[in-house]
Amino acid sequence: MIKSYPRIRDVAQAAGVSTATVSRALSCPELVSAETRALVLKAVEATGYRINHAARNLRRRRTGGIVVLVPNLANPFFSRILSGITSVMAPVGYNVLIADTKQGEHIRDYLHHNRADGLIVLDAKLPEDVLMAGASARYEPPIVFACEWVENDNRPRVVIDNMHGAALAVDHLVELGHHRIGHLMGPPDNILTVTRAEGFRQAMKRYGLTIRPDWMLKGDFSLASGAEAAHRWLALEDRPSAIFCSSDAMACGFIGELHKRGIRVPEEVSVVGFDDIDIAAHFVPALTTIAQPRDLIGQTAAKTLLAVMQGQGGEQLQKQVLEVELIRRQSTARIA
Amino acid sequence: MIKSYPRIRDVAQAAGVSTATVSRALSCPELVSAETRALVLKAVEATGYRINHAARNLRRRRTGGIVVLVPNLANPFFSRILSGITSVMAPVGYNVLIADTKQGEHIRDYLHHNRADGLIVLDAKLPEDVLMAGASARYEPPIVFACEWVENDNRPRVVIDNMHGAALAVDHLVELGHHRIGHLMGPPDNILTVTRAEGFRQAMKRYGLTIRPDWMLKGDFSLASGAEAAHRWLALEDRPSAIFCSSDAMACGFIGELHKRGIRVPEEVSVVGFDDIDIAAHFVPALTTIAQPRDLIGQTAAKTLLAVMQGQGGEQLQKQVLEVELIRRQSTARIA
DNA sequence: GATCGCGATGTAATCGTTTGCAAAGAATGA
DNA sequence: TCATTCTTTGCAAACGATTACATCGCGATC
Repeated sequence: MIKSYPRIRDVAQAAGVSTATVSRALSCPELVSAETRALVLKAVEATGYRINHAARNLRRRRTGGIVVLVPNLANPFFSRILSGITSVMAPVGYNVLIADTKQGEHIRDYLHHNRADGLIVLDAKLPEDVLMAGASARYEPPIVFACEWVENDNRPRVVIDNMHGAALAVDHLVELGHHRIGHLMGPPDNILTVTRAEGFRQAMKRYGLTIRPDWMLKGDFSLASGAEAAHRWLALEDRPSAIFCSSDAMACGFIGELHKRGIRVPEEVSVVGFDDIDIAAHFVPALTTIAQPRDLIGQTAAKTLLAVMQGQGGEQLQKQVLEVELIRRQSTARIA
Repeated sequence: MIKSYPRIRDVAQAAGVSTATVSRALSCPELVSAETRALVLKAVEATGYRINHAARNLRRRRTGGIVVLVPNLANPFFSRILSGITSVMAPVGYNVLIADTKQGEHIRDYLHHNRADGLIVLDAKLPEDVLMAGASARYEPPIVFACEWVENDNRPRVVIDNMHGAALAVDHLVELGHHRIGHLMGPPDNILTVTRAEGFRQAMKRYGLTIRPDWMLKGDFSLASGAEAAHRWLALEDRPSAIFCSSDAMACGFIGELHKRGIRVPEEVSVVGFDDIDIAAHFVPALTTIAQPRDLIGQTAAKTLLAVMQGQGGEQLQKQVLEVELIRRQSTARIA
């Protein structure tokens, strides 16, 4: 903190060239002659020079970082996506800042291009902030939505086919002979909840199956809400033989609670999850689920953001829909 | 990106004062008169001014951010700690950057105070980098270790009492009548593995129980390694009646795999985990485990780093040991 | 009435880099 | 041989804030 470190000027002096040459040798090597470049590199080595990012960013009028807005950092679903994002951003020299929207941060602060060069938004539940009505929208950095999105918004998004995912779940259950199928949903105002529920309804309709309102259970994607839903399931007089959960976390919470009450899965009820989080394959019973390519989502969102930041606002970037897949495991079984 | 946004000069002009006054009004309000302050604030509002962090950081010779080195971002154990860190850092205006050491980043880059004002290291497996032999160590920013640490290193650390945690696990199993107890360990070069295994051995010795080498199973903290260990457990001719796992993830993987092979927990083998990750309470069976205060670890590490960055290198900050707790659930049972 | 101290404000240098512009050679072509 | 182009390099002006220092009133003190 105290000691002064070598600056570009020191390197220039050591190499016997100007600071401009050093700068060029480091950031656009093709602009300087091979020998000069070697000289500079040697001087960098000798002095132990490290670039000062604050100075560079100031001069370049950028921040050198992107911000990822996540609804809940403590949720393992997101950590994998973050991992995918950093794997793309770090190599090209961008810092990745994370902001947990649940911690009630001053999210508006990040929506300014002298704060971040770009944003990846994993929480579409910030309409008034994100849409930025009024003057300050002019200063908004590029935004890419991942997983979630805002309806009637034409900014790029990297999502999965949620309707299709729900359909896969229903297909699978019907194939196993189930007719009485329930759905454990996420928070009502969430776009994923809405889309998956709609996919569920359409698929049920396609098979001519009844959609019973009392079998549409409410949750919020969390483990705890899954456990709570189990109580409501237990209280039903007439129970479905299978349930499609809108998240793996809820599925685990649901199964865990049923187990405590002596109900066995899949013998007494089949359960399908959504996400394929790491624990799913190791849960008891191993969870049948709809797999999302979480790493790929993160990577794709990051690449898309990079493209947009470089001004390539190509249309093919607008709405990228990634594939989901049904993973058959032990939490579903042929109806007795 | 293109449009120029209001600078401090614009605010000064709008308020009819100098830039120095604006700066002071915003960062040390007590230095300007109340009326001037009001004037400035109004001008800020009117112009929509947002501070440029790059410029401020350059001038203040700092970066405005701290870096958290995590061994594996995809591991949910860490996301909760990150969450604790950001909850402390964000309100005081620090950015939190995350670097996944498993992604083989140029970690050295972060060990320079023009890159980060401080570091929280969750992965002590970087000795040669972190210790920074030689010249560049002079430029190293303050470091605080959390969870893991480096032996014979006197930098501050925020850890838990791992030996005691292991002892609690053994106490609990012995209390339930177990004498034949195994231990599923983490990666061999990890300080947590070493400490917990040592705690396990000491506790066993205290009860006069035999420590059988073939019951000391190797793992790496991951779900997959837990599942793999289950195979080795199954292959044993003489099996322990209980096993203490060095992480919840391994415990889940272990139980999940045993379940697939038709072995029941806790009827046929009792399992104790470590960490108390969120899923533990909802696993089947709910996991008996040693709980770590993950949020608190993150918060404490962050506060400690702040203190060190402000030059308060008090001795009471050197080694903070937080409490662990045994959580009794359903994966352990009295021996038949 | 002169001096001092203090609070409030302004002036201007500074943080460390990048980059537009210009100049100096070197190379090319007529 | 001279004009023209191209490469390579240096000079110096930004980028937008903070802050040491100077200034200016103004009331208090002797």
